[in-house]
Amino acid sequence: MLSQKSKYALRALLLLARQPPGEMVLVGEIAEQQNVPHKFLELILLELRKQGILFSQRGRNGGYTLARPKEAITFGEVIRIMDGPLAPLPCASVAGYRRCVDCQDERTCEIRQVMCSVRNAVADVLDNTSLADAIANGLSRERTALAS
Amino acid sequence: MLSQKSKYALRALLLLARQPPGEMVLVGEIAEQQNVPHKFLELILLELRKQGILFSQRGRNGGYTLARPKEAITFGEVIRIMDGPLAPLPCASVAGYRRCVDCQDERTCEIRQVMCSVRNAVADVLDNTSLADAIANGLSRERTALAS
DNA sequence: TGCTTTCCCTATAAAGATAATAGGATTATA
DNA sequence: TATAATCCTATTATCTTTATAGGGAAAGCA
Ligand code: FES
Ligand code: FES
Repeated sequence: MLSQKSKYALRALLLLARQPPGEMVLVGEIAEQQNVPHKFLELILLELRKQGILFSQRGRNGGYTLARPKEAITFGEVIRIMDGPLAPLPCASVAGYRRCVDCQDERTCEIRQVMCSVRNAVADVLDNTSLADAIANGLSRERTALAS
Repeated sequence: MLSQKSKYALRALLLLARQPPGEMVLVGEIAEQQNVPHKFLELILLELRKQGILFSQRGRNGGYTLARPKEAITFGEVIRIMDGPLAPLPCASVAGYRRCVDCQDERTCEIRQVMCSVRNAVADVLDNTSLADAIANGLSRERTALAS
């Protein structure tokens, strides 16, 4: 389940992606336009900046802007920052792998095998969808073909 | 994220799927073999029975057994019973659709469009993987082909 | 230099979901 | 009738998510 935090983050990023490149936008403006609690959004944007998704400037004429072109920021990257690994189970995660303490043998665990498939399917969508793709009304051509 | 409840449910079902058809197994046996809290597992199996996945018998010689052939029980069905809709957002769910109160226009919402793709990708894996598929070492042939 | 605006940072509270426990009621069998 | 099992409801404990609060630090401007 996508957290509210991820949803807010994506909404903010999509708004920024629709601005002319380099244009600074205030937290307050984003919060108001997207109906997100101001202080909560601050935390979110701060984290995105620390992870290299956003660039910020303080003081007058300050604000936030994308640190990279909107084609180079994927949903997968954003959601991983906000919510952690995409995989439904830690043992099925590539980036955030953690052993299952209560499973007897990981190599033969059927649940893990299925969840690895799920994680791959999810990552295939989210890592191949950039902010630009989503704004250009969605789904890049390859994936649309695959889904049908 | 898959809940512990779903994981326990799947472990129990896979154990039952490995028995000779019709063989009754006690909650206690499952709990012990799979290292699941007994009373917690009771709740889980009870719910699976109510949803038509399991058949049970009380009293001496009682226990649980699959209510259907293991080929006819999918991961998707089980996880929906335990955790609810597969979609990462209510607005992207087919079975459990709920409107997004804080999104301005659902039809143009880019987040929703992407999450619909995710939900389809996930459902495609989970609704096409039965207990039997998983035990037969995984992934049915069609999906393996698709994933590559 | 001081004033204002803005992001930056840490801590904590409020609410909700998940995980687990408890205790007994009911049913089937021997 | 005794026993062994599922069935059912309620409650607690723990963790996660969501949000709020209050000030600190930098950038710009007069
Ligand atoms: S090894 Fe992770 S679910 Fe079995
Ligand atoms: S409509 Fe559900 S996320 Fe926008």
